[in-house]
Amino acid sequence: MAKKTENQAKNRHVCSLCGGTDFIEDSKRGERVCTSCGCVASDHEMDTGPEWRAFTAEERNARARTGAPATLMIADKGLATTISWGNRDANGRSIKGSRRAAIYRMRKWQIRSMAHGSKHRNLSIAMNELERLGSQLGVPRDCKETAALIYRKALDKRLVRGRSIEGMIAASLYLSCRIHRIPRQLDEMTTETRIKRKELAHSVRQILRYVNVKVPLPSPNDLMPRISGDLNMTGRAVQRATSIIEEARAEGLTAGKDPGGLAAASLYIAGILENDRRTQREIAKASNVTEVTVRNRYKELVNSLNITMEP
DNA sequence: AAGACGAAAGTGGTTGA
DNA sequence: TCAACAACTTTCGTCTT
Repeated sequence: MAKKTENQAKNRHVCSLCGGTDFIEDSKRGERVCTSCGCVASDHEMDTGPEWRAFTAEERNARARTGAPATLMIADKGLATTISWGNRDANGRSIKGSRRAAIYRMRKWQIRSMAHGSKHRNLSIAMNELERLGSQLGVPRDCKETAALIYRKALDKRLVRGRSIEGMIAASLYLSCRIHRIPRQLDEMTTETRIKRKELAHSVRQILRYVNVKVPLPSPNDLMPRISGDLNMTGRAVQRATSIIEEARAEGLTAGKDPGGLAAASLYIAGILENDRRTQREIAKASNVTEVTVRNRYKELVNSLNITMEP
């Protein structure tokens, strides 16, 4: 802990999720991305406050000149200004001569600068969908922002071609949840969209393969709060379960196993050890696996870690 | 009677030729 | 594209508390 604080003092940019200190900077886009977990670093957020000082309300009002903060979740990042088609100025007077020609040129360039018209359209639809799906699943803002970034990158790599926007958004959001360690499983994405599980899983793999994001493997510990919450288990039991998972990881027992099953089994064991027992059925139901899987994992864990099942 | 256990067959996804 | 494979599920009969 002391070390971490020291680290933070030395280097202002520490990933708030994984504690990593290496970032890829993409100054063109104004992004700083953590190399170990792929999240958009939160301590590099744009400072949306004013750069001037004001001591009275009048001063503040006189100097304020900014709008809403920039965000990745709006197709043009919320920074649009449009030049209207009417040849009249703000007061309704008509504009004449060279001034009029200048405005004509400005309009032309503004439209040309939106040359990626289809991309822009795609993004508007996609960001709408992200907003909808995100709130449906109760995902925090940060996480939606990261999903938006992943989607933009996927779009740049032309991964969206031939796939549905909805599917790619769901995939981006799923990966973003994994980065932010928010337990949302593939199945939850499919219940809120019209996407089939298989298609979604494929999109997820495509993104992992072609887009430069590091996504941590789903860990049983991420699921723990959720499952134990459903079962109203005590903090001690949950802690015990977490440490069992850590031991299992150290022994290499977790590779290739369904994290749900592992979380379930460790909670079952911890429940018995800490006198907060739940039946296999209850645990299985809460963690979306079968009793059989709970049993198998539980047997494995007990045998390999030499746990004696005495309360 | 409810819960735990384990065998056997079936399912969906991954991997490597 | 296909077969082999590992993990997980379903089902069901038996044992334990």
